[in-house]
Parts: sequence; structure tokens; C-alpha cells
Amino acid sequence: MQDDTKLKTTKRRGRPRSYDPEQALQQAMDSCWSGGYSATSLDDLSTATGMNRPSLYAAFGNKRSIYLQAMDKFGMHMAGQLEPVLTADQPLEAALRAFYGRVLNVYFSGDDGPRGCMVMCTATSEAHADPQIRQYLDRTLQRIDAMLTSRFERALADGELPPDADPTMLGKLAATTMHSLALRSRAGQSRASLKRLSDASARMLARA
Amino acid sequence: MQDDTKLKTTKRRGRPRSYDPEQALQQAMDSCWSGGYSATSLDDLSTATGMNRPSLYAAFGNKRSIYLQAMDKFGMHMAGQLEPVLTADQPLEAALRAFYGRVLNVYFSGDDGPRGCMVMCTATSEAHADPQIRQYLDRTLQRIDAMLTSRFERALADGELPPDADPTMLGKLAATTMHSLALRSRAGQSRASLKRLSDASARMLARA
DNA sequence: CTTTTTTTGTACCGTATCGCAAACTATTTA
DNA sequence: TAAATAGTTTGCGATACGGTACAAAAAAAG
Repeated sequence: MQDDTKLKTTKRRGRPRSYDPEQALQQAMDSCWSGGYSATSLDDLSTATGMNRPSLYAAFGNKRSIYLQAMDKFGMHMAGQLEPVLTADQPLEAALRAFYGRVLNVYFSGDDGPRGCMVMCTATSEAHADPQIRQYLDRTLQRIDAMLTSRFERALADGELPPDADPTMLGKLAATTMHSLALRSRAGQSRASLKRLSDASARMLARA
Repeated sequence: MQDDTKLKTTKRRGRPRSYDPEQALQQAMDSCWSGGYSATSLDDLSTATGMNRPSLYAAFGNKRSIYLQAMDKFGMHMAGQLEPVLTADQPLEAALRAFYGRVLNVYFSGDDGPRGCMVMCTATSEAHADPQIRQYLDRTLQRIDAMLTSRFERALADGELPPDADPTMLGKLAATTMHSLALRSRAGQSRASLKRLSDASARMLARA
């Protein structure tokens, strides 16, 4: 990706664009995150971004392409929030609690009520009919598994877990709680109750 | 609900309907389960049920009403499969394994690839914009929590768990695994891997 | 046979949908 | 200033959408 957005050493010819692609994609992401793929129309995206449809089309392609790029942006944001917590130098249980805490920060962000995880809560609906979206969903879930598994591997190496512990399985089990937080927050359950649930999960997983 | 479908003591006047409402709702359910709410059109429902739109409308109301009734049917089927397993007389861990086994039976049913849970995988997408669907989703999740919690309460009373165990929290944690199975099966993950995951979860929960 | 009642089939309404092409406008380089 | 480049506006075209009006059809009741 060439970052010629700010590096205007070589001024691009022609009329400059009146929108910021990053910001526009962010707003498109918010729309899709709230409404899901099928229920969000191009007109919705147009009003959300302030771009008219041809510009939208020229910048990001068709609706599915916009949606996939929006999920990418969501995933980047999510990873940026979560990875530092797992690589930080702190005990396993504390790391898991901090992890879930940041998860909830994202799931409860937004001005119009909690939205959960954009991928788990909106891509699932399309996943059965659309192989590309299904694959995207699966890869996302696997990345989360791997991220958590690596933390349990470190815990095993550090003697925080019994030698016969299975880090791969523990990673998947930890992801399981995250999946549930995604659904439950979007269903409207209170943040306090989800905090208690994730704390209990962290406690259980750290003593497996 | 008056069951005059089979009790034809009083033959109804007028032209007899050429469809079986139960079967039609089942087929509508399959359509919505596969495609989700927004992506399933009335034409899709019409072809799936073999009914034309006016008949569909007369029998079940508008599209949202059809969807909600289809979710009801799904929930009834699900409850019918799962409740016997939790009330049966068997040890806690075996009960949980059997529970997840039946969950997977449903999630992997269908001729066109695994579809996961109809509620968790399709209602989530609409839940943010539609309060009625969000409420339905929340109640479904709570019912699952309660179902599992009651099994843990019995385990506690039977001495299968330490006296300081928290059945409510254990019920929610057990539901958490079910949520994950719903997402993962729809994402295309293998049944064998989900069996291993749910077995590990059952093992962990039964020794909390 | 006639009337009454209920369902079915067809056709349609107004609107919204996605994607795109042509014309227009603005800005930079030569 | 002229040419080149790129974003914007307008609006189209074809279709799909949810929902409904209306009359024909089918069965029971009178």
C-alpha cells in the first residue's frame, strides 16, 4: 500500500479528492457494523460517507468489496487493541482479563448502543450463502484462536500452567468466551454482567 | 392454540388450503436459516413453501412475522432436542457432552452445508437496528443460560460440584461454548474439531 | 342449484435496489 | 493558455422489493 495520502512530495495531477478515504471507509464500516451487509444499501453508505455513489464505486468498488474492506479495517483496529495486551509482561489471568476488557471496549463502542463484533455479528448471516464471506469469517476466528493460543504457549513455557496443559485447546476455549461476548453485547446484555462472565472465564482458564 | 388441523369434526367451509401450514413454516424456516432475514426475499419464501405471496401473507403475516415464527419453530425443535439430555439421569460431564453432541447435530443438519444456529447466526445481524429481534435474541440466550444453569444446580445438589461452585456462572460459561459452536460451524470448521472443543469444554466445566 | 365462505392465482403498485455511463467541473502540468 | 487528469453530478436502465386488489376456483351450507 503506497501512502501518498500525506506524502505529497509528488503532487498528484488533476482535481484533488474532496474526501479522506480512510475516514470514508471508517464511516462505511460503522454503517455495515450497525446494519449488516444485506440491510445496508449503497444509499446508506453514500449518506454515511458523504460521497456519492460513483465516487464510492471508484474508490472502493462494489458493495461487497466495500464490506470486505470495512471488515479489514475493523480487524486491524481490533488487533491493534488486543495484541499489546497479550504480549505485555503480566500474569496469565491478568492478561486474559485485560484482553476481555478491551474486547468489551470495542463491542460497547458507538453512539447508538452496543454493536458487538462486526465480523461475528454480521458476517455470519451471509456466511452460508457466500463462500468468500464464509472464508473471511473462518480466517478471522482462526486468527483469534492463534492469538490466544500463543499466549497460553508462553504461559506453559513460563510454568504458569501444568505441563500437561494443551495451549491450542485453551486458546480456542478462551476465544469461545469472546464469541459469546460478541453475541451477548449485541443482544443488549449489560456490560457489568459480561464483565463478570469474562472474569469468571479468565479465572477458570488460568487454572486449567 | 386450537388444533383444528387434524380435528376435522367440523369440516371448514370454503376452498381447502392446498398446503400444510406446519410444513410450509418449516420450509420458510430453512430459507431464513440459510440466508438470514434481509437476504431472504418474499419470492424466496414463496418458492420454498410452494405458496404464492398472498397465501403466505394470509397465513403468516408479513416478512418479519414469518421470520419470527420461523425462529419460534427453530427454538421449539432445539428445546425438544436438548432438554431431555439435561434432565436425564447421567453424570454432569456426560450430560454436557451429550448436550453439545445434539447441538452439533442441529448445527450440521441440512443438505447444503452446516448452518449453525438460526438465531445466533442470523438474528444478530438485524439485532442492532430492530429492537424486537434484539429482544428475541436476548431471550433466547437467556433461556439457554437458564437451561444449563438448572443442570449445574442439580449437580451442586448432588455433590457433583464443590459447595462453593456458582451454578449460574457455570451455566453461562457452558452456553458460551454453544455460542462458539454456532459461529464456528457456520464458518465451515470441521465437525471433528468442534467435537474436540466441546469435549474439552465439558471436561473443564464438570471439574470447576 | 344457489348462496356463502375461504383460498388461490394473476397482475399490479409504488418504491428501492445496484451498478454504471455520459457530461460536467476543478485542478495540475506542459 | 492548452492538455491532461481526476472527482462530481445527473440520471438512467433493468430489476427486485414488500405488499395488495381483484376475480376465479373450490368446497360446504341452505
